[in-house]
Amino acid sequence: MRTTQFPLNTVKETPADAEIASHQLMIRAGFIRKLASGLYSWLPLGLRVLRKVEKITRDEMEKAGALEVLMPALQPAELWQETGRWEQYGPELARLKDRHDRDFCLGPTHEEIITDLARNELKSYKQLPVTYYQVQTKFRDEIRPRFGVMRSREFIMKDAYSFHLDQDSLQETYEVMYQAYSNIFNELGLKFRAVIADSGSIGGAISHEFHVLADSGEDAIAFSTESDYAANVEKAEAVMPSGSRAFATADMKLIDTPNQHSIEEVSQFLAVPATQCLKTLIVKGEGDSLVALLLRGDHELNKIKAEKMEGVASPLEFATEDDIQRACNCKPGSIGPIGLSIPVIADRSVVMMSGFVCGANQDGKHFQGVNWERDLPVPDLVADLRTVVEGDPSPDGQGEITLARGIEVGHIFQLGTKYSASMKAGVINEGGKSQIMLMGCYGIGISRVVAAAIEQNHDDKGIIWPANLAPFQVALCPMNMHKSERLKVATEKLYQDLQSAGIDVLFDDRKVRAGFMFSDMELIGIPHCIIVGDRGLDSGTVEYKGRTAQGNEEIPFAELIDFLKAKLL
RNA sequence: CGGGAUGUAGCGCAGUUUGGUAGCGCGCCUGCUUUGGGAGCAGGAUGUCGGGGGUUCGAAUCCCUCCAUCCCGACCA
Repeated sequence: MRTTQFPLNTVKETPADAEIASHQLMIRAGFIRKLASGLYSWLPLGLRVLRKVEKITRDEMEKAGALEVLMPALQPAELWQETGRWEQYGPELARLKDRHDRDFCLGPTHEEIITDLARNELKSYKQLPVTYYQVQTKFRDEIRPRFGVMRSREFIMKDAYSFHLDQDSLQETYEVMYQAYSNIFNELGLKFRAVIADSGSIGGAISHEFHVLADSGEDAIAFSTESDYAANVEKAEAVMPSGSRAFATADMKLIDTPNQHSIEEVSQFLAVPATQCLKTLIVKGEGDSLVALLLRGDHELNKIKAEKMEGVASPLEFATEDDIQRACNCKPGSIGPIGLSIPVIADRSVVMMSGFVCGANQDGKHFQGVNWERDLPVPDLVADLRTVVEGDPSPDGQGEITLARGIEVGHIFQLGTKYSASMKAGVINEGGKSQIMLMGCYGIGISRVVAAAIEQNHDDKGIIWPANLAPFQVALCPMNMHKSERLKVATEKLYQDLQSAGIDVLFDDRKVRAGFMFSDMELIGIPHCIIVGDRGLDSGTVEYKGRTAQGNEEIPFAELIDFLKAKLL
């Protein structure tokens, strides 16, 4: 391809409304343009990359035995009503009416549609297991679209759905898909981790997320320093601390803590570390009830863990100041477990505390030197309520937790019968009876992968594409070609030769200065650059520069093709 | 939806406090000179100052209202 026929549309200035590197670079490099909030057009250069992600994904899906289908983006409400998600999904579901006033939505995902398809097409256990996939546009009317195509309202997703007679079969396909996903992200050339995940609103029990590792990622991931354990911090278990509680060393006393509300304030005021302070949070329970949650002062409540506790409202909701006044006789900031009459759930690490500080349920007062059993009973309910922190023991018993940030680009779930049961998707089993199928579902955010790849691979000059994602493999940059007829002839020939050798080359035949050319090629992230000039023609060489290399290498003209082929392996 | 901010040429911004005929840089077009790291000179085109309403002799500027966009929270591939 020639730049005179494939305009680059690069811009020098960083767009004002782009916050993160990938968004800025995708606009500057001319990959995408915004139409409206969360809606982007892909320019020719960007689309080439998007298609590469699609192709790698498709190839691995085919290898894994999945069958490609294509389902409508516009979906009738009836199917969503069958599973109850028409009501559950909230305003993120883009709903609309057709001319006959019938309800439809723009599909944010396709469980309902594929389950409908499967219940009509799959009749016998002999057709199982089967996995369908598609690459398709999804719509989610996000409350706050941001970061360009990282979180947009319309995006491209590869979604796959598998159908099974039993759990063993589901487990087997799940493992095949897990491996296929690992292959895809390896093939894409990205640093990634598969992590244990919460299955969220899609449902099901077992679930893994695939994260591209990048400091700017929106998700935190907990790793073990010594094993393969990796989990989303939402899900990572904070295990019971080992050892035993220290003995009491002092009497409990009531002390004045005027205007000291937060743990930070109280700990500073009393010169006691936050680890010696008890945090008491009041949340809504079932119905009108309230529940107290106890945490060590330096720990943070994990909302996902908390709302799964019996008796706690889901979604989690904090008590109002009035509720607290009613239950504790004080304002937030002085709450404590002593004398509290509502149910109490303690985090595991709380029961190991001794001689601690907690609110006294009187405004402006705290207890100091509090000890379990002596001053108050150990709560009946002890559970994992907190978010893990760096240094916690790994839940698998090997090593410690360390935290990293990631961008979620893939998610696989074992759905079980969540959709097939409500939609009565069954097949005839060996015994001649109808049996509800088990399902798995597997998604990759194709357009997000493009942004995530940039987020992970860029420098101050621009994008650094992994080999398999680059819009072109090689840039061919002649120096002042318009001034030298023999250079023009030589470069045109080289361009033909590279193409004949099957090398995907972008020939910059614009009449622009050297610096301009280099800057453009670096910005759009072409991995390999060939520079040809009159000087080199005299000595029979061209120059090669890798995208991240410091200097240039001189390559004899005759060896160039072999040299590049070796680089492109 | 709650909190914060912004809206002026294709892009990045000044001008708004204190009302008085629309500016700068980049980009774009033409010509000449340059040409190994986003060139220089000369000339040129481009604006319903986000929309509507109001105050005023006069509004980008003051007031009201609507809209859009971005950042922080809940959601997610």
